[in-house]
Amino acid sequence: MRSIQLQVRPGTAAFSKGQERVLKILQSAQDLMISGGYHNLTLRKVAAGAGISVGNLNYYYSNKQDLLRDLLDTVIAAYIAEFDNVRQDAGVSLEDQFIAIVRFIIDDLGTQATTNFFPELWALANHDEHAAERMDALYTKARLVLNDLIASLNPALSDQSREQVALFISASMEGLTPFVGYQKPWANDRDAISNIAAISFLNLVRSISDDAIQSGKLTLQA
Amino acid sequence: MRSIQLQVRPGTAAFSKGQERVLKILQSAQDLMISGGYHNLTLRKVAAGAGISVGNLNYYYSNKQDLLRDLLDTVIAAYIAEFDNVRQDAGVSLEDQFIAIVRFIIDDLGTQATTNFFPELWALANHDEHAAERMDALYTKARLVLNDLIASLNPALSDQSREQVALFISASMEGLTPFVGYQKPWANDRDAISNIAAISFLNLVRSISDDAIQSGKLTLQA
DNA sequence: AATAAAATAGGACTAGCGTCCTATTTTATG
DNA sequence: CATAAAATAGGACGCTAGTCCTATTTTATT
Repeated sequence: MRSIQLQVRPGTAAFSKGQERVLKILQSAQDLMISGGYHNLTLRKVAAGAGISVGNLNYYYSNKQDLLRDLLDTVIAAYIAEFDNVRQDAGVSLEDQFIAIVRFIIDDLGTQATTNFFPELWALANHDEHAAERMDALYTKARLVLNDLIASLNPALSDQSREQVALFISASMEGLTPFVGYQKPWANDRDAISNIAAISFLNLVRSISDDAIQSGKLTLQA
Repeated sequence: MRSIQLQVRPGTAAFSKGQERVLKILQSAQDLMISGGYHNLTLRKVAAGAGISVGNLNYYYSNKQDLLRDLLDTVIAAYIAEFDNVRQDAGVSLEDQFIAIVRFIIDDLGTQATTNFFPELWALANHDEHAAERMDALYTKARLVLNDLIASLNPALSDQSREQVALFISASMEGLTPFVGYQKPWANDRDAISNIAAISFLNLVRSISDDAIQSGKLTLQA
């Protein structure tokens, strides 16, 4: 029943009881994924968390794979929606906008949800085609805003170079998750690391060139 | 029977049949982890992969958790051993040594084993204390060599700042795994990304200061 | 060669899993 | 209010998981 939700929203006339149920089911599944990882997510636990029976859960999702897909779609859609917000409440200068986004993302990966959900997603994407596809869609969207700002900050960069730089910056930030994330060893250093990231990325965007990326030669600043 | 292996090696007089068995078991477990993830790793598959019965597997590892721990210990020990090698066959200048390490690590995460194993490790570390502890030991070791080079390249940096910079660089590279890893969407751009990383990290190490990290202020280079 | 220890296979056991079916209750609709 | 549709609970099914036990074979030691 994947077609049920995401179309009609609560408060609408057409909103039936099943719509709420799906939200509760997905919330329960997400909670389990975050608290115990995918290998701890069972349909019986999802049903219990949503306050319904296994038989009823089966009425909404006839198999586990459908539920997993809907879960990934929902969670990822929420993150994508967040990016749209960040883009709006941006500061004045291009630099400020760029820094704001870097800080927003690194702050966000300090939440328990992000810290625990994304490694599961990365692991799933290694063995599940749909997970890989959704993950790609998420990060493609995340890089869009970076790409725009990089283009403005360094107009000389080719499309290819710009996208590679955006990928590097995005991936670098994601990589911080298992280290400065929620209750991780370096969680207390998150702000300092955020500063380092902001400084490093802005320097990179400003000074990088197509030639440097292609040749790999280091342009000394002496 | 965790105390069996890692002490006596093949070829030794005291090497018994069980020593080989443990190696085969761990190899089988590692293969399964890489090809299907942890949620696909079952004791029956491990036994089949090692060419033994489930009962016999149980003789070596009386429960699954012990096997998982031994697997993590073994794989991580192998990666730690690799770092020692990298440090030796280094180039001449400090810059060259630094760049060599960056390139080595990013190259390595293009292998199927690294691409698939590490996201599993990160996910496991979120819910398994022992996995978290081993992971910490691995990356602490990985940062040692970075720390040394950063100290030489930027002697003014405080111990704390230096370790934060090393963490940022290490985590940044790890973050590339789900993107430029084996058969990942940007695998073909790995060399270009490697160039960007090398340039960016070296610039960072050269130009960063304690004050910049603490204040978060961006030192413009104009 | 005799004997003790190590290694192995096979099966049994319970628990939990995903899935499916059916009967019943609740809700919406004419 | 009658009726159809949606929602729900409960249980059953087969399968697979991890674990455990026992008998047997292989290996090492004296």
